[in-house]
Amino acid sequence: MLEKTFNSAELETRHYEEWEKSGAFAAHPEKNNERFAVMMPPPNVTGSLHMGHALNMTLQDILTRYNRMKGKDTLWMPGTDHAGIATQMVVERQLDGEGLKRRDMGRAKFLERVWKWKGESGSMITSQLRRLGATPDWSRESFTMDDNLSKSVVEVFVRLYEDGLLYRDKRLVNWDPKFQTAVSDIEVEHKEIKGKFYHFIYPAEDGSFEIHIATTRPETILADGAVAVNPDDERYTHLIGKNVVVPVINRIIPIIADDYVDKEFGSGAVKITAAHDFNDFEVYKRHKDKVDIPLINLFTPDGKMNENTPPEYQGLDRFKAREKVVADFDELGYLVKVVDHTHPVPYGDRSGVVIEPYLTDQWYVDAKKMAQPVSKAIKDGKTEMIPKNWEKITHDWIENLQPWCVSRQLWWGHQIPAWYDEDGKFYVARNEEDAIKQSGGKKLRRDEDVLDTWFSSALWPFSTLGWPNKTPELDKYYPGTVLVTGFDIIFFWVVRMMMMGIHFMGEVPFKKVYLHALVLDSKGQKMSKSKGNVIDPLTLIDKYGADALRFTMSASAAQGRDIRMSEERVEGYRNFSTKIWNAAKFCEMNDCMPKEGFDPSKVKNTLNKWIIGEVVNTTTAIEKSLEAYKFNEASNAIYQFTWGTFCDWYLEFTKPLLTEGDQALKDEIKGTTGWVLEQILKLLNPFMPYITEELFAQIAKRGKDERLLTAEWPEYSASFVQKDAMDEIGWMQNFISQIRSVRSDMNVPAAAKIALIVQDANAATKARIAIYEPILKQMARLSSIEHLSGKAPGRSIKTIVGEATLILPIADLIDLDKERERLQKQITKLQDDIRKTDEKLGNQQFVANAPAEILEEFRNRKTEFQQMIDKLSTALSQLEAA
RNA sequence: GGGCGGUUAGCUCAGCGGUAGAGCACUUGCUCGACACGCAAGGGGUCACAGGUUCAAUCCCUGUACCGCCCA
Repeated sequence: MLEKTFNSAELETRHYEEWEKSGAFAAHPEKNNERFAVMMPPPNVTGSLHMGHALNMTLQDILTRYNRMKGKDTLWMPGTDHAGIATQMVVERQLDGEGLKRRDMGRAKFLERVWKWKGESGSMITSQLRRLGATPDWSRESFTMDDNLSKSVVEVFVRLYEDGLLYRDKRLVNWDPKFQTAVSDIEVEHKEIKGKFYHFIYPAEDGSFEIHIATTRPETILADGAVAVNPDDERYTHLIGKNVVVPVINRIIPIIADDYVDKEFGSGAVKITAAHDFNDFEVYKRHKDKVDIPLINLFTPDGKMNENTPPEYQGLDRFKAREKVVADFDELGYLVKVVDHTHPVPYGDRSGVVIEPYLTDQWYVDAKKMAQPVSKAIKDGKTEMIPKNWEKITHDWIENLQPWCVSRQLWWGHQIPAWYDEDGKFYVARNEEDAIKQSGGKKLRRDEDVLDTWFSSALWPFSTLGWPNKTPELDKYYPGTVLVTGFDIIFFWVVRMMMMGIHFMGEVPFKKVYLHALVLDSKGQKMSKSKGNVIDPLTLIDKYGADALRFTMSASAAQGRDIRMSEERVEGYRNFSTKIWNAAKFCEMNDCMPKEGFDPSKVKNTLNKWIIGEVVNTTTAIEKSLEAYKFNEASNAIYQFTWGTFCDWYLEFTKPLLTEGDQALKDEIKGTTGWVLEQILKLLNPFMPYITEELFAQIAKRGKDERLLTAEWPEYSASFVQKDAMDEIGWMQNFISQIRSVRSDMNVPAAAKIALIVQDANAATKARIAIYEPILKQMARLSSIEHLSGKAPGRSIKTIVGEATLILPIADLIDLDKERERLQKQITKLQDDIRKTDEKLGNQQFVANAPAEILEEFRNRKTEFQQMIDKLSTALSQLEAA
């Protein structure tokens, strides 16, 4: 016997352990059946599960379970990434607490520490994924710094270098002064900041004029190398080629002409600080052959003023230096004004500090070139993005791609396979031995830097399958069926995987990309620790069960819109699990269990035909929705069927028949109910795996190792949907609803059983009433049903179902005024409807142009409305006469 | 400044050329032997605004306003 309520916590751990032990998660490259391959976006190895993961993993698990049930060979490839900056930051913070510094420890010791931390915390996220019920092939779990994956990284680096797609270059990078490393341009967030615009005077070298410039970053003045004006700006044309003096440092710099300068903006003259501004660097490159513009680096790696600044500035923090420059200019009389100015400021997305453009040597991937085939692959439909609007966004982004800076001044990650000799010449090689050979036997020093974490993640679709070796896995599971990920990492990850995949595998890494939205808090804000609005998925699992959380994620995953997470929603779906549990308990109590040998095609009773038809319709809806990645629609379909159709109607229909009906009918109902219940468990299993697995085990004797996890997804014959049955039961639902509605409107006590008189019923309706009398009586709370012969009682309540009028002769209960009002309201509403249809039908254009079936529909509608009005008017006049 | 998305019931959101839907909240009534994490009945919407296309527009087009996000 089922327990009174279900205990999600106990049942979840038990089932998960059994599932995992069963080996059903494993992929079988040796088998010939159709494959379903998904690469899990690897979470940060030392991270913990957040709502974004919960959504992402739930959707993947739904697809995986669904396809597994469909009999496909599923590979859901799990793993974690080493998250260079994030992980190094955590460990450095730990060291901080112990008063230790990474540089004092040395690289080897430090890395030992990080590995130790990885060992301690690395299994947390994967055990949390297990709690969610995720069923990837854990036996293949990978980590981006595993030996074989690291080997892929080296191989890719070397080959890209050999192909001329990876190179070393001195350019401005986005420098993060907190982490003291370069970051790529997409790791920089531009925020609108209310800052100041400082206007300064630069006097002419010969004192004959002065020029005004404005800047938001006065500290960079110390590295100014020129002043630029627009060549068409008549105010300045005569000054081009002359020199001005930068006050405070007294550097003499030229005035140059460049189109980049906007005449209308500020004073029309712009200071050029080539080593600290991306636009200025471009100006420098255009002019460097004609004019000598110095490239001066002002900052130390941690954002303080360096030896290239006047002694009184050296060691000063960059923001303190800003104040000092302004003060110094002011003192010398060269400060014109300071005005409020809102402008974009770049911040490191992980460090949160202001990023500085910084001139350094770094390794770059020619992303623009590598991304061209990506654009083409998307245009050709080799990879389809869902929803489609992301395709255009991706194309636009690829159009404007900059070289991808892949080196990071970190220790945790894949050390760059490049070696330098004493002259600074470098050798890219698969190992030190090769590098030495290339150098002709010189003494070499390895590049200290590591690669961007996304560099190794970009290889994930093939590095995890054994590349560069040729493996059966690579053969079978590349390209993947679908990638499921958040739209926020299209540029970080999706495009880069496609770049690498196309280049090294000659084929896109996945045929489809489903991009889901972000999970926000209930007010629509991004969740963040600093805002304190983070909802922890594990807390929700503890409180409501993993099934409820999963169903919430799935039901909320409408394409193209962010998800506002609220606990009430999860609670609602917990209620849904309870509902299912109780329905199953009811079935058990009434011996409505799955019966061996039950054949839905042999069912005779209309009620049973109807519910079986509804099962088929629901299944079709789920399949269609899942195949279109409309998780919300799939979830709604099974929710509506289970609660709205099966529990609210079918089970209620069968109650009177189970006590009063004949034995053959009882048996058929029991068989059908058990069968439907089992279908529900199967259909719902991908969404709510725990409770369905538990009920599946409890409601029938199962074979050893027989589980929903590996059950077959149901397939039905379309002939199960029978229109006659659907119509007949639809009629009955309407019949019952009408009476219930009238009773409620007229305040008939819920417990009161009342008589029903049916007027004008045709033969078919009479037959139906006869068949369903026990059900109608119980569900509409009727004491008797009789057909009218003779005059209808005046003091009664009437309602219309089809051609028939239902009369409730409850003289003592009736409030005449209220009933009059009710009838009049319905008539008015119908008259309004008729007026609208008349307007349509009276329109010559409409009659001439609308399709015949629409016209037909409107005419039928009008007839129906008119019949209803006639009947209701009769009822009303009888009431008046009474 | 450029691009994208949103604006539908009190709230969160589906729908998307042919009589406006769900969940929650709300109101009313219910210990009819699965379930109060429940049952039944209900109230509530000129589908942001202004034009246009169409026999027909919440849905398509144009513009406006406001709100998000991305890019510069």
